Formats: sequence, C-alpha cells, structure tokens
Amino acid sequence: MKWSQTLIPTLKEEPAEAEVVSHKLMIRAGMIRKLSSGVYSYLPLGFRVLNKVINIIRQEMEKAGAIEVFLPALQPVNFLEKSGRLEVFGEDLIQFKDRNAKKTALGPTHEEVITDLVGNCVTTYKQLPLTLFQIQTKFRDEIRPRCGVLRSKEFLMKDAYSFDTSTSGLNKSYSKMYDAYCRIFDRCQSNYMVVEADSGAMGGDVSHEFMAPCDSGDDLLIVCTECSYKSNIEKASAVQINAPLDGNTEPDKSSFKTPEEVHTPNTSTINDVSSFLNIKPDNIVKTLIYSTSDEVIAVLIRGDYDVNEAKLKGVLGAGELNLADNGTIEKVTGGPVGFCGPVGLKEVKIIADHSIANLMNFATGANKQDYHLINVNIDSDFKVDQFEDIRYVVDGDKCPKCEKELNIIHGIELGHVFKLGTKYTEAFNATYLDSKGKGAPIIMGCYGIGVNRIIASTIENSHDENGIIWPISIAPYHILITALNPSDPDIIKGAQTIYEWLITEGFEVLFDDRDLRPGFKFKDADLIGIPIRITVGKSFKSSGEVEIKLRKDEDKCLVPMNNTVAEVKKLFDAISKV
RNA sequence: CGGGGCGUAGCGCAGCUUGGUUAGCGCGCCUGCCUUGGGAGCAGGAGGCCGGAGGUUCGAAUCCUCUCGCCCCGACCA
Repeated sequence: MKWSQTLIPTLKEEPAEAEVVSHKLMIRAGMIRKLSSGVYSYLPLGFRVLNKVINIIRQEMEKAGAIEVFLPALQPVNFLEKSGRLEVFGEDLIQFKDRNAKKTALGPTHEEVITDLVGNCVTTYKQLPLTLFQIQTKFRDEIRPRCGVLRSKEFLMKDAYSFDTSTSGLNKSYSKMYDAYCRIFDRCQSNYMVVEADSGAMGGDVSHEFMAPCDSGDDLLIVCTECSYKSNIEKASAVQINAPLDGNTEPDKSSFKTPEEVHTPNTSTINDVSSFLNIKPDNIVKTLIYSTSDEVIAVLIRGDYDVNEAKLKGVLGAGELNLADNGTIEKVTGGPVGFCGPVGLKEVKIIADHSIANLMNFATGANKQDYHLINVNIDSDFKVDQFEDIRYVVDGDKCPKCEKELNIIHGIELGHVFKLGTKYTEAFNATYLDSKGKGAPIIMGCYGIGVNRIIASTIENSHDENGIIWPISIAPYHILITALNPSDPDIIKGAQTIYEWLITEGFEVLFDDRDLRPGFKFKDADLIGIPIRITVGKSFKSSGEVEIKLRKDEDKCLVPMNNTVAEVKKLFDAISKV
C-alpha cells in the first residue's frame, strides 16, 4: 500500500482526551478516532491490526476444534430475564422497544442466545461434545468508559461456548480452550499471565483470567514473589493473619476487660474512631450490615481491612448482595449508620472474617449515635455465627501456598475462561438424551477474549517515547519503505522496485511515497511502529544501497538493493519466532 | 450517581477575572519559491454561529440561568 493512497492521519501533538499511553498512541498513529464517549472508529491502520488479531484467534480456535458461528447483535430482553441476568447487567444493558413494543437489547454477551440455539438443535449425546465460537461486537453502556478501547461501550469479543455431557468432558473442553488461549496470546506476542479468577456474574465455579500486567489496567492481581500463585484480587486469599480460634491461639480470657461505652461524637469512619480514641485500626472491629434477596446479615472485619464482596457472596451463596440501606441498619442495630457494632445484635446472623478471631479488648460501634464500645471481646460480649475468609488481600500478606510475600499489581483482562455447568442450559431447558434415552441438561463452558484489548495492551507493553513498536505477528504491515526525496526519479524508482519485489514475496508492505521532508517521515515511521523499515535515500544515490533496520533496535545495516529481499527474509524469520 | 475539570479553526492552546473596533497564537492545511537523513525556511492564503438555548446590557467568547457534550477520580464492572 502506498501511504499517499491510504488514510493514516498521524498527529504530532498528544490528544487532550487521552490519558494512557496506548490511547494516545492509537489516536496519534491514526489507528482510531473517537465518535463519542466509549465509541471508536477504526481507521485503515487500526483495522488491519484488528484483523491480524482476529485471524490468529480464528486459526487457533479452529485448531482447537471450535466451530465458528455468527450470532445476532439484537436479542430479546426476555432471554436475559430467563437466565436472571437482566438485573445483573442492569443499566449496562442497552435496550429499546421495537415498533411492536417488543423489548430488545443490544447483546452484551451471548450465553443466552447460544444456549437457546444449541438447545434447539442438539437433541442427543451423539451430537456432543461441541464447541462453538463467534467474533462479534458486544454492547455495554459502561458507567464510565475510559482508556480508549480498553473500556468502551462497544467492543469486539471472541466468545466460545463448549457443550458437554459430563464434567470430565467439560474439563477436557476447558483445557483445550485454555491451551488455545495460551497459543493465541503467545502468537500475538502479548505479555500475559494466567490468574485464578472469580466467576462473578457469569456463574459457574472454576475460572481463569488471562491478564496483561500493566499499570493502567483496572484489575488488581495478587502475585506470589516466590511460587506460581497468581490470582485476581476478587478471588485471592492469603495466610490468615489470625487463624480461626483453636486451643492454642485462643486469647487469654483472664485479661478480658469489661466493655465500656465512650462518647465519640462525629466519628463514623474507622480513621475518625482510630484517632479520636487513639486506638489503631487493627484493634477496631468494623461492622457492616448487608442485605441479600432473602436475609440481612452483619459482617465483622478488622478495621484496617476491607470486605471482599465477591467472597462474601460465595459464602452466602447469594446472587445479590448490597450494603443495607439506612432504614434497615437502624431497624436491625437500633443505631445509625457509622456506629454499628456486634454487641446486642439479635435476629441477624453474624459472619466474621478470620482477622478478628484473636483480637482482644477491641473497639466497635455501640449501635447508638455518637457512641462506641471499647474493651469488647468475642464470646464474652457477643457470639460469632461463622468465621470465614471474606477480606481483600493487602500488601504484606503472605502467599496461601508457600507463605512467601505477595505482590499486588495492575493488569488488563484479555481473556477469561469459565466452567459454567448447567446454569444456562437449565434456564433454557437445553437438554440431550443420553445413551439410555434419559434427558439431562448439557454442561457448558464459556471462553471470552477482548480483541481490542489485545491491541491496546500490546501498545502499553511495547512502545518508546517515539511511538508504537509492533510485534511482527499483529503489525499492520510487516515492512515500511521510506523513500526520501521521492521527487528524485532514481529514488522513487528504486523504492518502487523493492516494494514490488517484497509484495511478490508475500510481504505486507507500506510504501511511504509522500513528498515530505525526511524528519517528518522518520517521525511518522517511529510513531506507527512497523517492525521492519527500509530507507531508500542518500546511500542509494551514492552506492545503490538501501538501509534496513528494525523498529525495536537502534542499529541499521546497508545492503545492496539486490540483497534487500534476502536480508528482509532473514530479519522477518528472526522476529517471527515465538 | 457523587466530586473535580474542560468545551474558542482539523489538532494543541491563549483571551474570560475587570464586557468595548475586524477573536488570537503554535502545529497542520492550500499556492508559490526554496529545501531533502530526524516533525526546515521565506512569501501569500483558506479556515470560527467562541458547544447550544435563554437572559442581563447600548454592546457578551467574557456576566447570569438552563442545557448538551467530553475528560479525570470514586462508586460500578464477564
């Protein structure tokens, strides 16, 4: 492709709207343009990269035995009702009524649609196992789109769904997809790690995420400094600071003091209480009142920790979990928000994090406006119904596997694989007949990849101060030929000849034939980051040589024009090895 | 939804506090000359409903009210 004939609107200055480096560079390199918040157009260069990634995904999916389908973007809202996910998606769901007043949504995902389809088409175990995939635009009205294509309202997703007759079959399908994902991210030359994950709104149990470690990512990952333990913070656990009560660690009851009510005006946060009473947060017990769809519970945790609601949901087996509203809190505790405590609570279950198990003479709310209790003790002053691990891991925690130190890092979620089980197939009555003629729900797995995110995370992890540095596998072009002073007939002719040679060899070549000054063209070349660069200029005039260099390296070599193809092949092979 | 910030030429910004001819600057763009190894130089030029609507005023980019859009932080999030 000749640069003069395509559309690559590069920008010298950083766009004001962009904060993170991938967003800035994608705009500056002329890959994308914003249409409105969280909605982007892909320009020729960006679209080529998108297609590179899509092709790799498609090839690896097919290699893993998955079959491609294409599902509608429009879906009936009652499908989401059927699976119970209308509430889960809530305001994120983009929906409208069609002319017949039928409620219709732009698909945020396709579990329901595929389950309905497969439920209709698959009747016997002989048709299973089956894994289908599609590459489709998904729509979510994100509360706050940000970071360009990293979190947008419409985005491209590859989603695959496996259908099996047994758990062992599901396990096989799952590990095939898991392996395919590794190959996909390897081939895209992504920097990624696999972490244990919470399955969240998807339902299901086992789940892994493929994450690109990156400061601008909005997921938090817990990574062991010694062993292989890696987990999303939603799922991560750590060696408990205080183990559950047992014979050896039980606090010495003889030192228990008697609870005492103290006046603590306007101190509704842990920090306020801590400084007012001069008690460290780790000797204060925080009490949170939660409500699920069918009960209200009190949750206790050490003052310096936070409740991990994903874990709490798991403990309660609740689909829905929210902090109780003020009215509920007053009804249950008798006091206002900010002064809750476990002493005297009746009729609500008390679930405590392990972190408070061995605390002694601690402070809590007094369930009374502007009062706290000090010298409170478990068992003597109140009973805990259940001790559980319901806190977020924090810096300094120890690995649950090897007890070495854990690190917290940021990451971008590139892919997520789930073992779903029968959640959707039961809701949609997607059953098959087994060899004995007995019906059973099909067992599902689902597997997603954020296509746009692969691109952005690659840039996050592969750029310098001048621009993008593409890995060869997803670069928009393999080679950029820069003709300096194209008004010189010798130069333009030489560059044109090399361009044609390389195209004949099957390379994807961008030919910068624009009549611009050298500096301008070099800056653009660095910005758009094509891996192999050939410059036809001064040395071509003087000695018939062209200059070849890799975007990622400083050094360049001069080769006679006739050796160009051979030299490029050598470089191409070298940087294509994964 | 809460907090903060910003809408002036394709992009980046000044002007607004203290209202006053024709609204500026840099980059980019067009024409010509010149130049050709790291975003050159000279000369000429095009491009604006100052986000929108109301109001105050003799007069509004500037002051007031409302509204729309965008960005950041938080809550939220397969």
